[in-house]
Amino acid sequence: MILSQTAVYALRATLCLAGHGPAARVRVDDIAEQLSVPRNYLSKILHALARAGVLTSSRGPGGGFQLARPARELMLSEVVEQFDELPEESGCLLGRAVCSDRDPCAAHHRWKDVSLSVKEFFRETSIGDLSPDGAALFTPIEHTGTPED
Amino acid sequence: MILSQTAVYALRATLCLAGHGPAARVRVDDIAEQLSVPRNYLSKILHALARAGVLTSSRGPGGGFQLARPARELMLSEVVEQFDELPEESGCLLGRAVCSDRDPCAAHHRWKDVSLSVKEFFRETSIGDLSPDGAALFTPIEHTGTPED
DNA sequence: TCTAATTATCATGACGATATGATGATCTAT
DNA sequence: ATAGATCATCATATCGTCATGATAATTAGA
Repeated sequence: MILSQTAVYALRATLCLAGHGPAARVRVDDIAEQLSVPRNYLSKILHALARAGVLTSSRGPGGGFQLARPARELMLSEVVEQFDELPEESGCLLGRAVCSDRDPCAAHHRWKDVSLSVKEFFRETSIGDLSPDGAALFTPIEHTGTPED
Repeated sequence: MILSQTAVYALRATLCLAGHGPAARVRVDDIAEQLSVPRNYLSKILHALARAGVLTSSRGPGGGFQLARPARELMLSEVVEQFDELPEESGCLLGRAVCSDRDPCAAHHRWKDVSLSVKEFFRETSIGDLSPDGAALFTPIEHTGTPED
């Protein structure tokens, strides 16, 4: 798998939040249940995303997590980079410390374009791009008072 | 990093063998030293490559490892797949068990092409393609009796 | 057959990623 | 202030990867 389990959880949780509408605030317990992900583990992940400015959190009754910005402005790279290292210029397929056009490893020239396309996928794709249907993103769903989902 | 440390060692060792000429037989100790890789660990890796038909091994004096086929016919995927799982059709970015055109995850359509380019890089690039200069690959170097390299 | 060379394999340990359970800190509503 | 809800954090457990050291098995050559 390209991404670590942790990064996958982070992506799915962020997508889950986006799916709840642009200003939805959702509790860790709800996200954990919807994603079938360990609660405390997810809590740590969401906290890291909040520190990174991807989400905001609020405690106490009515609290939870929400997107810090509109889904269309949140890039996958912002989520993933908190946990995994994306392929960088310096990220050599053969593990060399330095690997550049000037000082390339054996694989550098052939690998460069592929590596770049991976990096650009994460940099240029937004959470909004991946949300199941854009509709939910623009429909402010306010069911704060309906415990029966 | 895209590849595990083990897979990187495997690739570098195979490239190292290719660099010694088409029919070179090289000892684990020599490869380990040239690559600055733990000897016993490398031994296990090379053994796995031999089981997989990428290399052949022979024990005793004069023994060592050599490429099972010409470098141009050994694909990177053959080496890497023994240790890492390459992105498959079933390999979902979001970790879903099934993820296809019919039953796609949120990222499937946008991720597909990128994933495919990664897979094809490993499937369509040979060890020979990456050998520093093709010259060595076509120059039958027979220095079986010259211990001084 | 004996010895040295060399790969094959086993037992073990260090470490990080993943995960669980318990407790602390903070917020809202009363 | 108090209580309950909710996120924050800590201590710990588990597992796989990476790595080391010791020993076994096999082979070539004297």
